[in-house]
Amino acid sequence: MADGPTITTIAERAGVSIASVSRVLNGLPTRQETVRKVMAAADELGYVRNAVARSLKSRRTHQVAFAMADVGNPAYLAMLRQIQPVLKAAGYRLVLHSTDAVVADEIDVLHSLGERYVDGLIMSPLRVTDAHLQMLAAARAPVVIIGTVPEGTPVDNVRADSRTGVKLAVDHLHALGRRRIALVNGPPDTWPGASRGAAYREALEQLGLPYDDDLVQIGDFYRAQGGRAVAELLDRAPDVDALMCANDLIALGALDVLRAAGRRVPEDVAVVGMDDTDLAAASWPSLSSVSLGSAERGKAAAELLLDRLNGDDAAPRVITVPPRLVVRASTAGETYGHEGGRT
Amino acid sequence: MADGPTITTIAERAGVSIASVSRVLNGLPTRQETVRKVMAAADELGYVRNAVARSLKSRRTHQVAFAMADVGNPAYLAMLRQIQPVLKAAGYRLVLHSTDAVVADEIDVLHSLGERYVDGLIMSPLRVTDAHLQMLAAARAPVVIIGTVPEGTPVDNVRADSRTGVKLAVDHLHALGRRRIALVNGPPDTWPGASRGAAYREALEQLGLPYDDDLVQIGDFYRAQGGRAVAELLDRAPDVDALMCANDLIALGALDVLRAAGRRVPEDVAVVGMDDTDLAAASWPSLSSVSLGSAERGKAAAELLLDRLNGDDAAPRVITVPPRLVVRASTAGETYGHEGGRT
DNA sequence: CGAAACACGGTAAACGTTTACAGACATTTT
DNA sequence: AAAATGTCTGTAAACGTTTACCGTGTTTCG
Repeated sequence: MADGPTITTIAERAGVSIASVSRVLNGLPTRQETVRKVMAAADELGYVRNAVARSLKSRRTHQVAFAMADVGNPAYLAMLRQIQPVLKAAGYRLVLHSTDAVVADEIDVLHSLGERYVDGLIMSPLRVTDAHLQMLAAARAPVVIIGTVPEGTPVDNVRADSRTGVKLAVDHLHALGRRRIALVNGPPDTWPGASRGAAYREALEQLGLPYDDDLVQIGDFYRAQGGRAVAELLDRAPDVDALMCANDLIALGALDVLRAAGRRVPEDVAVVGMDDTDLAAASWPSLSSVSLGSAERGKAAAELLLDRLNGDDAAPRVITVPPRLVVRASTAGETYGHEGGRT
Repeated sequence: MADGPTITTIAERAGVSIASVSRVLNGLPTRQETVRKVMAAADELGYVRNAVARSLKSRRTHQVAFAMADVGNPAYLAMLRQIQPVLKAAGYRLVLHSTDAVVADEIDVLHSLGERYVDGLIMSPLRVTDAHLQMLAAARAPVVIIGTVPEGTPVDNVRADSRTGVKLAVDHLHALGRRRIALVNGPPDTWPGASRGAAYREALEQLGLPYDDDLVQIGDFYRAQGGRAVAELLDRAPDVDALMCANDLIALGALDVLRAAGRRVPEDVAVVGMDDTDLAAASWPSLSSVSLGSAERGKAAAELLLDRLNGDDAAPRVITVPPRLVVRASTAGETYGHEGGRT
């Protein structure tokens, strides 16, 4: 790990000035002979450009940060998987921040943009507070938010459409003849929780179904809690014939509990999840799920940010990615295999 | 996004020299009055230290890179999830590289250490080639490899123990009375593929079971291919009564195909996966799986690297993480729910 | 053949920090 | 009262690049 060669070392060895070395290395027009000498010296010394010095002078780090709550969450993971290759192709490295949905951590990340260790930031906050908005207004580098920010916030914004997503699912269940459609939601003080709750209510209304408090159960966004929530729900409203779950993990919990309670899926109770994660296809019965386009949102965010990094300074843009219902065995029933291993 | 304040700006405003500003900002002993003036100026200006300039001078970036084949792979994800918080707690940022298991990309990453944009690297290569070893020998920053490198390679090394892992699984299947135990493996030219193949053979031998070529099927490490492999296997060896799958995705494919073929799991065919990913618990029937301790390996690697960054220059270390068999419905049978929704 | 145009490469400043060194002043010691 | 000590702060160099500017030597043209 001895100190590596610098352009000064090369300059001495090649018998030219550091300016010439730099020019050659950057492909600026230079006499053939000089190019040859410099290249030879660089090769012999195993020279590699120092990215830090380069960044200092050029004011470009070729790094972009992505900040989300938790890599373990498949929705964020899907974003990450799209963001990474887009950035890589454009020559940017990816700095990953996991904030555990702690607001202070997110604010920290925004603040740290001032350190200028990245050229831009993609952030997917669970909820957007006033502190967020303040920091966003003063951000020292371009930011793209995956989520929803108020009109007038000076950042690009890639949105999911939970409302339509929930409607797709509820309409689907209704079309299957279900009339006692329950909602198993996450905390209503998160953005997803709130919007999905409202969308459920709206969807019922449009279908002319009554809204029944007994059919709404709140837990968190995880499997065990989801299961517990469904257990309570079954107690309170035993005639439920469909579950709209606010994410796939909750739905998985629901499947566990329904199975234990002897309810058949989908014959007795149809189940729809949300986010269309890998788990949905892996579960048994496989889970119908509403994709909110995490992957597409990640890709769109990365592309928006790249535009900004290339100097685009048009007004902030808003992109909304349409949801998609993926029908599988937990609502369709008649497709391959729901009879299980009993042929 | 106007040019932010620098220590020069602060120095002017506070009426002191930049050296004093730097000293105050770094908490070096300074007169109270000066501290006050500098702090006031810094606050008013909303000053944030420039990380790039800092790194250039101090030769420390406080960044660490993690390079693996694919974030989508749950095993790597488990590592990442452990690595991230350890680094964060130590004040390091995480730069993520996804190499798609392309050797040239991995070499690139090693080469790029010369750019000095990170202080160290954790890498989990699918296979270790001569090119890797050369680069490792000349690496310009501390490297920890998650995987297996030959004796004498000058890097720390965190290993899984596939051999014991496979043995655990095969022994388990044998103890359940299975005698026609097949292996569904990935490509034998990858390290996992090769070692799991060898370990399977060895485990059979120790149990006094014959090795039967018909019982070994090779695909890749993904679900669809895994399914296809199992279909072929069932054709060739219809009397198979247990499947040892080289990872969970293959095992999921196996479950699909077994179900379609009308074989009951685990009554007719027991199935064991490997890596113990989230999918194993989510599938139906839930999947017994051998954990190779991805999470533990990630954590160990991060800690090893931090030691190096703190100046530890002892001889290269090797840590081996023991595997663990997690028994679920796909081999245990009698536990909750394997009767499916038929109560 | 002298001037103008040009190609090339060297000198030096800049990016924003940290830090060795020395100077200025106040305080203590002899 | 002079010398010695100590505390604080300013000057300047350094980290490794990029790049504006200028000088030199060659070519081209009137």
